[in-house]
Amino acid sequence: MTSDNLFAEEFFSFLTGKASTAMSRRLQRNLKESCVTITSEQWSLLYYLWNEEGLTQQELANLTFRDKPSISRLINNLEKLKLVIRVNDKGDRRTNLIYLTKEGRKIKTDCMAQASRTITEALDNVDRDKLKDAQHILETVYQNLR
Amino acid sequence: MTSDNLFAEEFFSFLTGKASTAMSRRLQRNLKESCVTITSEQWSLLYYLWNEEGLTQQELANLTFRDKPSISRLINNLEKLKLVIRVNDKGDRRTNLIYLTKEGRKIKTDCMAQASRTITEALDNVDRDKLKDAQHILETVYQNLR
DNA sequence: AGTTTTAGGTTGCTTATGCAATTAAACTAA
DNA sequence: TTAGTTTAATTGCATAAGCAACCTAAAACT
Repeated sequence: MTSDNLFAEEFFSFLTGKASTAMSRRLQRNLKESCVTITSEQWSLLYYLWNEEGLTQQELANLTFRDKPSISRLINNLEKLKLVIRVNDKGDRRTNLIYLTKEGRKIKTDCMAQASRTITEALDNVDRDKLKDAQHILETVYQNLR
Repeated sequence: MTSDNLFAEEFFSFLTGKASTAMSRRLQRNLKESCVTITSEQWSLLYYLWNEEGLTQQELANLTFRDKPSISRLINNLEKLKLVIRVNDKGDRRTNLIYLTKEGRKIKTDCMAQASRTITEALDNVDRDKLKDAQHILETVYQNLR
């Protein structure tokens, strides 16, 4: 019984990640509505690049908790969309430094606005103090498992 | 400033779902270690079927917050693995009722043990009362957006 | 009954994921 | 300097996801 409750109530909601799936989908929908045709996964890379350009693919992998092949292919698609470019590092020719294009920088404002809207929609009726605790727990779980 | 902190601290950890990604990966790793070769997504369908057989694909879609095509293909793969079977409903020939095979029922014990282990690993150092609040928040976010 | 609408599933297309194996550059050590 | 190891990135393979379009069976309307 305890075991079953444990699954049903404590584990399953986390495992399935329904909340974060719902957030991703809503973000993507909001972006589309504002005519920015990127996926939420692409958004998550751009998010870090808007903060700091010239990151390596390995750094992006660590930041977003994806493996290197995933980043490699995400960058491929972002390059196709002309939003970023790979610049081979002169100092260490194994690494690519990822920079935003003019277009990549330009869409930041729109994207952040839609992200902000998504937050507002998501956090309706959510207690802000408890939210902090929740984030802390998610961070602990992540640290426990990564 | 408030806006940026909002992203960095409140939103981003939710959006990326790093905790749930980490849990899924660990579950899959644990399952593999116990020689059960299913994915965490397949696990999430089986989880409901272990509780109640004869669900329709639409019901599974609602329960797991996936769309119909996703369920259709997950069932395809579970059928290939001989873990479930589709049974066309005599009463309503549009619907398939999904049942476990003997093998599908057999692996329940192992799978639940590995899920239990994954929980234990995930929730190390997590305050149980705050965990309840966190789940409640995730549920609210989900309800806000679905 | 006959037509329209709704509901359950499947297929096509594109994107994203993880793991394993590979290439090529850089570092370490003999 | 060369042999062996580590590191960054890519490629191959299989699974999974969402959206849109489709098909067929059931239900609802007239």
